[in-house]
Amino acid sequence: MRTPYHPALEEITVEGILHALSDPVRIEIYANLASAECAKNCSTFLTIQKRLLPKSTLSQHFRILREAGLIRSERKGVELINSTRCTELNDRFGMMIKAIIEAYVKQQSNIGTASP
Amino acid sequence: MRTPYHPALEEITVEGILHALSDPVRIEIYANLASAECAKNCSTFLTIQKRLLPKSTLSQHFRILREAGLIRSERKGVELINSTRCTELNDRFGMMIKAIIEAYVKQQSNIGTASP
DNA sequence: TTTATTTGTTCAGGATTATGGAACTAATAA
DNA sequence: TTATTAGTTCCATAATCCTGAACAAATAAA
Repeated sequence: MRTPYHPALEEITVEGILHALSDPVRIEIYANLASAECAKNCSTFLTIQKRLLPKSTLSQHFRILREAGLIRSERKGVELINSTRCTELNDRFGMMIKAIIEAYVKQQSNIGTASP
Repeated sequence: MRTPYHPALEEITVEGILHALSDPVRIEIYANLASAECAKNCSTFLTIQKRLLPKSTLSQHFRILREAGLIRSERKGVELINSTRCTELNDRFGMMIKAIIEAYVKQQSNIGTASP
């Protein structure tokens, strides 16, 4: 298990990011990661454990997030420590990612709140 | 050829929008539509003509944009007039779509500008 | 050291989705 | 009518996605 591939900032594209976040599982993972980082002073992690999905599936989802440039995965013992690359990304993509996650969080908080 | 289906605002999701815009052809179409509207005082169109892709493919792309809630298509004679639903969408999704298109336009303007 | 456990990746298949040519529909023009 | 123009639908192929099974790598236990 070698260090996984991370694209350079110049290789990251808007389309790649949108594709990565267009999956319900992946945007949920990314939003959790982002909020965990906010809560924990920017050093955070999230492993594949406590899984509701098969681990091969989750492994693929993490790989797609990583190859889209959204997260960084570093090995620590047997685990992978995942964190967002939001600082770099905000530099390149402005408000985009923040706006996406805000809209997503708002949408999720409104579930079940619809009028009858 | 009946009036195509347009989802209600409540049916539109962040994931659906991201999926629709994660395709290079579709984000290009949407960005063109949005900029045409800006240039033309908010009444605009874009047909499938002058196509670089097969029309069946483009028809599918327009359908996906429409069903994601991003555009509205109205029949005028033999043509479809397409426009963005940005006013409604900004209400619901805040800066998200604007930020995506800004990042995309910036990215496209930087193509070929990379250092050697 | 071995052996077991834990974490994650890779592979292979079946399922799903995307692409685009051909045939079709609908509105207008000749 | 008959043509022309604009899009849609259908279908076969291609590409992608999902996941169980087998695998690899690091640690813990014997």
